Amino acid sequence: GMQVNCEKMIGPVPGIKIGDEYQFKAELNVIGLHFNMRGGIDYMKKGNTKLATSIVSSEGNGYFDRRESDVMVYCGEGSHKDVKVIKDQKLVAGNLALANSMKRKNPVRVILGKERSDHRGKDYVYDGLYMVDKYWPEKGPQGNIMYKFKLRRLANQPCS
Amino acid sequence: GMQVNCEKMIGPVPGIKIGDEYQFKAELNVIGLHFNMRGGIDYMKKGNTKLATSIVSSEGNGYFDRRESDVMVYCGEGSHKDVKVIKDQKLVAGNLALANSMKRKNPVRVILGKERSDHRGKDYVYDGLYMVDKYWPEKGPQGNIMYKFKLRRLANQPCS
DNA sequence: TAGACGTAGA
DNA sequence: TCTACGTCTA
Repeated sequence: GMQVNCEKMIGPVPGIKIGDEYQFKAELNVIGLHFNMRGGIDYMKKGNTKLATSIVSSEGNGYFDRRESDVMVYCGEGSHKDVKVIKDQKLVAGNLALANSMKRKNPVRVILGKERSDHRGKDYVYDGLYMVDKYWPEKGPQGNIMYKFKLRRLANQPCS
Repeated sequence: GMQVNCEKMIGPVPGIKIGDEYQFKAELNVIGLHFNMRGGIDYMKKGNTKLATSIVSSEGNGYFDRRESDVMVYCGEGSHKDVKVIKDQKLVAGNLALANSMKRKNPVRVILGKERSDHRGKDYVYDGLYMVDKYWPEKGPQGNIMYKFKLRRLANQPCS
């Protein structure tokens, strides 16, 4: 049967394993992996602190995340596309949540979005839990400040 | 069980009745009522002719469709919102398809999008088949040409 | 590439 | 109101 999960949570989502694949951001929403229908970073509030729950690293959006084995450098959100004016990214919202997740040593779910070969939409694959190792601001190609987040994948996670 | 219909067709969709309600445009897509994920007018090609299959009349988009009992005046698509320059609408794409549906006397499915009371998204209600009675260009509030389509609902359609 | 009656959240 | 790693079609 189809799994439905409405509760936003940090850490693994019951029943979801590495390699599980989905067709739409909306599906990620339904199963509870990622509730942000459009944004790449999803987060929740614990008390007064924003903490990241999941990120989507999606191909073909003008971002340039890097991945090598179990390490990923993820570009922060803000001022990149569909935006009238390119501005410096700020440590707010999702970016702040990722920074807080580092401090709190909270894991973050990672979903990889792969553009389909026919260029009609993307496939989204759950890639497991990562820890945020560090983050830093950096000048991007357009000269504006972008936050980078270095994430490291946890070992020994269940696969499909 | 959940109905899934991938085939784009003119006229009624089997199993769908007036009053049936949906939460997302994406659902309209899955059940086969309206395949245009964002656009208000969906159409298909028969030979070399574009013919309308369905329209969504959605509240809160800056359009100003009018409805009185079984008659609706629907605003054509093009150059209304999220657009850099407001231009005259043209009799192409969905607008052309509606015009052709009038000439061919083909029915058009109508879905009404109602903004939810909490302003979180819309509910979409199937309102049955309509015929296109006439269309005309008209100057809109911003001074640009907009096409208007007068549609009339067919009598004696099955309700939920 | 741009345009389309999207959708959620800050 | 605007932003957000959307999704489809022309």
